[in-house]
Amino acid sequence: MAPERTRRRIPDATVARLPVYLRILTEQGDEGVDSISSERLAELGGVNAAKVRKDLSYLGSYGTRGVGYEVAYLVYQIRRELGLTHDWPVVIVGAGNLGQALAGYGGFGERGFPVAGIVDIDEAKVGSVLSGVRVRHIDELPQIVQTKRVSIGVVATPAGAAQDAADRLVRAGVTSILNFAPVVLAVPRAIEVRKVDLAVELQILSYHEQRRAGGAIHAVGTPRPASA
Amino acid sequence: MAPERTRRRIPDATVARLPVYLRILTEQGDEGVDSISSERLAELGGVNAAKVRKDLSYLGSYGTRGVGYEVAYLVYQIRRELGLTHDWPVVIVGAGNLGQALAGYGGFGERGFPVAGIVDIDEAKVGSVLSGVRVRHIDELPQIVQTKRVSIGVVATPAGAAQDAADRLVRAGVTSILNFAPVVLAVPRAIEVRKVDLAVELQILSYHEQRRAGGAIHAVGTPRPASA
DNA sequence: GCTGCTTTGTGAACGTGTGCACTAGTGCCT
DNA sequence: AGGCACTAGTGCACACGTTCACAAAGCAGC
Repeated sequence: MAPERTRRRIPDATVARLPVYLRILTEQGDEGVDSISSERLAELGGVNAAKVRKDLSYLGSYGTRGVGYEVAYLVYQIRRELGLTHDWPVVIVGAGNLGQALAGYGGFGERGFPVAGIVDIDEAKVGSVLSGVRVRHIDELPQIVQTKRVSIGVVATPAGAAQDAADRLVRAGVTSILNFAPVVLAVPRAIEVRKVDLAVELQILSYHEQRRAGGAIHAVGTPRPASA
Repeated sequence: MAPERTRRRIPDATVARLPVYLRILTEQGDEGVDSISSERLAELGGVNAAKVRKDLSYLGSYGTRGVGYEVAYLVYQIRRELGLTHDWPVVIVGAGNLGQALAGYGGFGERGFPVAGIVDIDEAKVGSVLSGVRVRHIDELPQIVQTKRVSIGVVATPAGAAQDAADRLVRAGVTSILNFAPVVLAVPRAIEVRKVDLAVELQILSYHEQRRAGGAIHAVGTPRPASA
């Protein structure tokens, strides 16, 4: 018989929130909560209750009117939708500050993303061990990706090396990339890239701070275009 | 005379892209490029040219038709709008893996966000020096915030300690928070919070990987709600 | 069983963001 | 001086996301 067809496409905004619901539900489950209403879930997630219901409705009708959602069941459904029914090993490129922190950050493995390997181009760094993972040379990337069946790569190199890192990841067979370098990566259309730029986040906060402080306080000294 | 009024509110989506333009423009400026078209800027930023023009138009009419934008001038205007005409010292709470990496990540200081201090609640970590910054005890937070005029705090603690860290930051006088802990922080309305959750990013990638792999391949074994 | 309370699921209105396509300046070349 | 090529700025239509408000559905108590 036909397995459930890949359901209606889920809006990006919803996909981005599902992990949050999942975390809250898991926590609640651990605390012995069996059932939860959209309102409570919304409160814990810092969002609107209607949004929670709409988001969850994209997965199917897994709630019970008058009661709420069964925590364990909902956890299962979200995990399934997100593809978290099995682990996704990741490989980290770049064993600098950030790469080391990521490798050492237990949160990845715990949440289903074990670090299959960490590589660097710098021979000096190869061989050192970070929180149980030995740094290998970047030339071993294809082998790691193949043998460990890695489909997600993390770029944690300096900006200048990021594109090369991405190219190598793609060549090695990775199909998704999480990019921490402050550059726009050029990759084949089929590759999914997400970018996390810490400085950008701070700059957005700066904008709000500046705005709060009263906007453009001093137009004084504004250089004009050095026209001709 | 009246300084320029705080101009029309800039859409969030635009604010989030301005730092990207800024980085590209700065790079181009360093490479000796004087003038740049919206098309070229769009290409380098991986976005649509019309979007670039619309985004920049929120700052004012700083381009020249038929020519493009003067790089240096545009850099200045974006910096001003984002409040980057002066540095914003930040204080990091949590000297674990991530906190250490952030403190050691030169990119912050370079881009106008020098690390004014890093604190931890663990006496054992206090006193050690990370990339030039000495770890201090969290009780010194108010003093650091006051003397260094810090308005941005970074939460880099484990999930369990994050709310306490946020509370302390707010009490110390910080008005913006960048949160790396996987929890929804409760803070007064006036406080601006941005969240970066590495695991969420991976889960979003996982969703796409799973979808690529053919969606719900096995409805087999799906547990049903353990009703009564 | 019926009534009333609760909570989901969703249609519809609204708001925000995106991208096209056109207008209006600007510089350059003849 | 006039025309051409180019590119910023923007009105408009569309797509996407959010929120409200209500009907449908289930449970509990009588």
